[in-house]
Amino acid sequence: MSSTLTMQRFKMGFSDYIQALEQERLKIQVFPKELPLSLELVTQAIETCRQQLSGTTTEYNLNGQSECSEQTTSTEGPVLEEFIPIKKRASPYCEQVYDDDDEEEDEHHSHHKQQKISMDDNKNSDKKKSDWLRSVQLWNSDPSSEEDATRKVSVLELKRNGSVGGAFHPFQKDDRVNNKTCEFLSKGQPSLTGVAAASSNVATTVTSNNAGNTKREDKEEKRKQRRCWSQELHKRFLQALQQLGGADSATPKQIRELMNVDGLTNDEVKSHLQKYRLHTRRPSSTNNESAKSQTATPFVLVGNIFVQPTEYGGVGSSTTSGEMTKVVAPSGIYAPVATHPPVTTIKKLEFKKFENSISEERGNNNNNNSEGAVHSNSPASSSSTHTTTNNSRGF
DNA sequence: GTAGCAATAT
DNA sequence: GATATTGCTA
Repeated sequence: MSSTLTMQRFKMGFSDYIQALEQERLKIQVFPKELPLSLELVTQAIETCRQQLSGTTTEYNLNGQSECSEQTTSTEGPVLEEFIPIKKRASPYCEQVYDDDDEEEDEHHSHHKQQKISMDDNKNSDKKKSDWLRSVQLWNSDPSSEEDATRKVSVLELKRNGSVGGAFHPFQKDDRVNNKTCEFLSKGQPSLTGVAAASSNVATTVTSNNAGNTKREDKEEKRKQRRCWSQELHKRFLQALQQLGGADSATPKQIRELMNVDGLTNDEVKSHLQKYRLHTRRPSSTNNESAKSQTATPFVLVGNIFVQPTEYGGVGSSTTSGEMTKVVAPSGIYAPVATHPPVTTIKKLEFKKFENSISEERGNNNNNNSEGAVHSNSPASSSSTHTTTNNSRGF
């Protein structure tokens, strides 16, 4: 949800906000089939707020909010997009992820520490509050953008995406960061809103690049800088896919509209869809036979849990009935949408990828128990981060 | 203008 | 090798 809405909450007061939510729900109820998830989410939001109201009324803060933030934020309202810069320059998180010895400036470290504190142990409530707001965005912006604000962002980029509140964070040119970073970064990392950061980015862009050769500059201007799909964004993508009946029937434009992400282009969605299709089709098409006979039963990722396709497939067969399958996958991972005609299976290789990325997440949670065998993760081990959207319906 | 695929860049 | 962007075609 946009921060403006959050502000509204405070202005309105709780009960007013609940009222507003209920009105919203009424509107949504007009289109129960089109907006099943929204209905669900708004309902949950109302409930949560009511609980807050009755319970910890004195502290209307982000504790309760954070619990439902993902639900409420992920589908309500247009989203200001923010891309994660995966370039090396970019983020302290890169260091965090790869434990790189590549020391950036000290400022990065100090900043990093600060964020890490708020992220890892949610003890500091003040931090928590601010992080909550940050965590709701879809495009992962450069977490270090406060200082990186002075770094290069192509002016062209800003012109292209010049919509208000739609400033993307382009990736830096010189990335040494693996794409996997995106997966990590996408887990609700703290980041700035795109607008402020991006707007301040403009200043030094040209000057810093002028030092370099002009050839490269031209190239940069010609070619759009790479952007990364955050987890939240991908989640939206999947949700949109579901509502549209799967990757096969959905079109980029439809998806884009459903995702309701400000600044997201058709091309980007198209590209993502293409990749998604590649990922989801390849296993089933090429290895359909072998997949069946494989001793290792293919698993699919549902939420943070690997489940058997049968279990998985049973859930999402209805696309618009409101029985939404909660497909949540780390960014870069293409959890098959259940509405695909063949329940997509994951080959060993594919699955290994899933596994690895999950392991990485575990690693960051100091929870390396996913070694080897495929098993469903105990919800307890990964409850807080990105499984929040799964809490409403069990499978 | 849009979607899909392939080539190319990162 | 994976992923995002761009170009081409229908």
